[in-house]
Amino acid sequence: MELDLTDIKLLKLLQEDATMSTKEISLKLHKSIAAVHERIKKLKKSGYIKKTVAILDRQKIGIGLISFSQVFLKAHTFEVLNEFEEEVSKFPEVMECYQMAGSYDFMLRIATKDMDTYHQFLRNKLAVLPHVNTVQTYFVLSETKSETAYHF
Amino acid sequence: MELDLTDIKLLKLLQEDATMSTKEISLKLHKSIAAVHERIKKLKKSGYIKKTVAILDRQKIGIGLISFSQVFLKAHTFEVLNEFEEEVSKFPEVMECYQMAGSYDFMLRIATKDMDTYHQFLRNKLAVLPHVNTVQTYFVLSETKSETAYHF
DNA sequence: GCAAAAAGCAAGAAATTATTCGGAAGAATT
DNA sequence: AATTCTTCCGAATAATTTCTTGCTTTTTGC
Repeated sequence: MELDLTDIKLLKLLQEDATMSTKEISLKLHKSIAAVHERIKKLKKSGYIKKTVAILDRQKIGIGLISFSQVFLKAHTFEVLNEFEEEVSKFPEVMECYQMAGSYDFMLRIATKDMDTYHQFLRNKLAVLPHVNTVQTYFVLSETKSETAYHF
Repeated sequence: MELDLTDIKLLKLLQEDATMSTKEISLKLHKSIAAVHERIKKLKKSGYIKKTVAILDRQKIGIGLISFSQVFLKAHTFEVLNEFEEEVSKFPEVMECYQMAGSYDFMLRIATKDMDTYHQFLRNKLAVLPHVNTVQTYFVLSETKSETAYHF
């Protein structure tokens, strides 16, 4: 499936605010309500729109600490990488997990209540995973920008 | 404003899927439609729900490269930090910007079409910002997990 | 170059959902 | 005990979504 200019505009709008009604969007895009509706349906079905979610204020819900952890593994075979990915993904504290090119193996973004909770997570969950060699953690002092919308 | 158990369940549901109708939610939470509606309204008004957005498939929309850049500044005065934050936040390629504790100053998550686009961004936009001393970039090979929902 | 097929769109009808309102029940405060 | 405050509910209605139909435009094959 190929996107035309209207699809792109539509995706960009929904990326910023998914609460807009089909009617509002139809006015902005100069299309009919039915046309917009069909396009959205198609974009969801074809996987361009993966999901629509509410973004919460993390401080307010008690997530006070964000940290980035660089994880080095002891080995780099297919099985080791796969097992680590599988296990680390199960932790609710791990918001993001990336395999990296360069000097370390994985980068994790970890969200916890506070430093103490992070400490428990590191000692009892992350560090005890098999194949983990070392973990280097950097803590976030302040969040300047945090976007979910891509510019394309 | 304090959250009760129903609020927390509600937020957790909306974090995973914000397309659910008030009726569906009311069935899951064993409350009336009106009660759920009022709670959502209140949670939005009080800022617990910051926004609701569509999450797109980044590969499909042509965002092929994610990278993390660690930025070191030349100075660390209030003005320098502020100016850097302000300028770097304007770049659409910068999805996230965090001031860090530890050995580097800022951590950026950068989304671009490909390596060439990243290169242009680095040379023409990021590296030429005033006060930037060095930039160290790590590229993402694969995305194992990417969540927007906090577990609280 | 023309006809058939396909895709896209607007308008309206039907189904569903969001929103508002009055009032009841319970908890907290005085 | 009275009062205020909050939360909740059901019902009414306002609005929106969703689907259908028919028309127009574009594409494809001959």
